[in-house]
Amino acid sequence: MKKKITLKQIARELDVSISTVSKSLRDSSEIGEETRLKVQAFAKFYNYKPNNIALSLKNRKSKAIGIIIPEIVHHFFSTVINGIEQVANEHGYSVIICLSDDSFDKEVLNMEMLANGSIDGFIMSLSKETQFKADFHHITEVINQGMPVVMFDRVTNEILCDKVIIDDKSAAYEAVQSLIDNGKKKIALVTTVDYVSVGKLRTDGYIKALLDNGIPFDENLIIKIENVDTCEIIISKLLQDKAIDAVFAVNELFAVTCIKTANKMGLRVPEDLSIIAFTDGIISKYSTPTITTVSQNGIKMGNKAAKMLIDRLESENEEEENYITEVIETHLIERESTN
Amino acid sequence: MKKKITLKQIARELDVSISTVSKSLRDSSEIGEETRLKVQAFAKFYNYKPNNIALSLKNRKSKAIGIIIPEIVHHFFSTVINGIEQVANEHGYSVIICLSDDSFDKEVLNMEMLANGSIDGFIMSLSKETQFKADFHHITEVINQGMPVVMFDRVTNEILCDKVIIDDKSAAYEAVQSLIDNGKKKIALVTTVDYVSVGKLRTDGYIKALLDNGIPFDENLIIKIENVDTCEIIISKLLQDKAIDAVFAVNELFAVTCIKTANKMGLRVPEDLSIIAFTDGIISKYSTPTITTVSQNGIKMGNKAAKMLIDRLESENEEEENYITEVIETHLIERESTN
DNA sequence: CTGAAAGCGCTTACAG
DNA sequence: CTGAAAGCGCTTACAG
Repeated sequence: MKKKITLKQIARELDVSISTVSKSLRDSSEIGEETRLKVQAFAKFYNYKPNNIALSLKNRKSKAIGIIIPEIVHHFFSTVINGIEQVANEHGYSVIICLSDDSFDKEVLNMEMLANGSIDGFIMSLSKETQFKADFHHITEVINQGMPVVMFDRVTNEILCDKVIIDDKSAAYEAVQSLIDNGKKKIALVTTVDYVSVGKLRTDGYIKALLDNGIPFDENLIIKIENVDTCEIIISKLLQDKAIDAVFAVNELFAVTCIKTANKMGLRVPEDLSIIAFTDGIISKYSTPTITTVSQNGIKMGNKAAKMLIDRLESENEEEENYITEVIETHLIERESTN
Repeated sequence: MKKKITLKQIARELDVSISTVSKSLRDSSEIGEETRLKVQAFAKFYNYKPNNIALSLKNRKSKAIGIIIPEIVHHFFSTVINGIEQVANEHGYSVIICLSDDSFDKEVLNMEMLANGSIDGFIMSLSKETQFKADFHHITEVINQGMPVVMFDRVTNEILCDKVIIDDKSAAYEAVQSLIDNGKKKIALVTTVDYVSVGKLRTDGYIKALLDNGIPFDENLIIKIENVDTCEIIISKLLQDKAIDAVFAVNELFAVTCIKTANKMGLRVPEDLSIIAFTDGIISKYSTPTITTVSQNGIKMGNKAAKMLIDRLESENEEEENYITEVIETHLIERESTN
């Protein structure tokens, strides 16, 4: 067991001062070559690595990014993390991930913990409960302390900060339009409860597409699901209406449940029922039939969010507050669930 | 913009010493009640929170756990992270996640970075490349520095440390046995290349089950896949042999690809072909047919790994090196792909 | 009851 | 060319 070596120990061994060791290792020209090389050789031999914590304290920055997301087992969020990691690592930042578990309290706790010196800035997506309560004081507070925050996907207008989103409304619009273009007359919507920001926006896009095409919009064709596990009954009730020829779902879990339910009821996808879902998930690629999706491109969102945060962290003029909202383009990936 | 307040500032405002402030906030009985309450009130008002970095440096521990995993978009790993998070948070630990991307170099880099003070201990699963090279010096080094490591899932016998695994061999054995019990005569195996430890073990279990049941073991029924994206051709070649009546796959991606390929070839699952997969993933639950799996119970693995690490971190007698390997039980979840 | 001092591991402006 | 000192934000043994 050989503990990590410190500057102090090197200094003692070599009988020089700590300052001399520090400067030598940072290749300072202040130090004579002989001393410098001697110190460097010694440090290398003992595999000296500076202590990050001491550096953080000294520099008052940690070169770490905090990520707060609702859940990690959702493929979309994993994808975003991947995107963030890529860019962060390129720029010498590490990444600390905390899960809010869609709970307001955990979100607040995690943010407070990370904000106390552990990280230089946040990338986050709001928990459901936070969106429901519409209480964002913890975020305001962090921003007021001068710590930059980038929000993605589940964002809110009530906070001024950089954001990375997709245009949920127009992406939904296009998806529904494509169904209409394919001759679908009666399109149902399977969405979340309204307080989930992206669910609401996608609903708006759905409605607008219908109206723009002169299709009467029917409340009964919209179902708002709170809990994925119990949605099968609601969906099967919806599909009783045999005239429904397409379903637009705001995520792939809803979509695949529609397919399964439809199959059980003797409906074939896509012959009797076309289905499109929002997602960047993996189920769509492997379900039978595979599902046509509006791709959210989580990698790109993550890349962009990390880039925005790091830019802000490393910009000189910290005070300029020209926050921007980056909109990542989406596109329809046509698979077997539509015809 | 009001920056975070420090002990020093409180001391100055209140015209007392930093020590007095510190002690007051920690409810030290050394301090007079009046002063103590005054300081506490002031601190509360200004929302004082101690700086984690300073505490880490002072205490020489960070109360953070480092997780190094190959990939985050695999449902199994996300599940394990979830399990780790739960226990870690309960014990006041935060979690830092780094991805090795199945690359040896990234694994080494990430470990070195985290080992320099950022975390108190590691929980990790080896990257493919690390298993292939069988180079574990970075892990040995960390352990030698006195930093505990817990490995899970993809582990190695060459490192002595705590481990959390499932009994891959016997779980595979049981799965294959259940196929045999259901009258299957010709069971194929779709596995990974051998250097992936769990792939190898599952292969061993498969072979043993066959032999124990007096079924001749046939090399041609085993395919070892390096890359999921290109496995369809290999699988379809395997399934040409119409006598094959069951497939045992070491992960769900292989399994679902088998189903799709079989369907294209006019084979029905489970009527013509039974399929069982190792996984804790989500595809199995939503594919058509749903897939019978050997559940890996990632949550439980994560829970256990975190518990073992924290126990070691907080045990007094640091030197005892009675490393243990915890074996998490698995069980077969019967779904539609078997009969 | 309060505070000065030392220390965690490092950097850097300044003195010599 | 080298080193002592101050400082990042905190804690705590010790002095008064």
